[in-house]
Amino acid sequence: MADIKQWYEQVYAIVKIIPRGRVATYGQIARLAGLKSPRQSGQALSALPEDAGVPWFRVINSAGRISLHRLDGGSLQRALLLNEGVEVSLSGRVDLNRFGWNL
DNA sequence: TGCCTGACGCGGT
DNA sequence: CACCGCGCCAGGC
Repeated sequence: MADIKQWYEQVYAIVKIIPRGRVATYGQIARLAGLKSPRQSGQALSALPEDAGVPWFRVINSAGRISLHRLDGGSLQRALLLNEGVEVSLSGRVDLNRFGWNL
């Protein structure tokens, strides 16, 4: 844990508290974690090991769309979300008004 | 030290 | 709804 950037842990902590069946945006995570830019959220997750026990699939961009990355073209994330009741269109779109994480 | 890249966000067309 | 451009910041080389 020592070689992991301090704020990465901060991001993971926030992602872990996202309720099951809900999704949060990168910007939202960044804000809650006190980061300077939403980009950092993605950067932290990109360095996240698959078996870290962090529900990274509940994080999407502000447009309510699943972002593509190196470990998954979007199909896996879509399947995981559908599995917990979140409606995701074929193109990877989610209705934030219904599944977004609001407090 | 400097340049390039990336799981972003937002406003405009 | 799709596409485009710009601003933003940390990391890797």
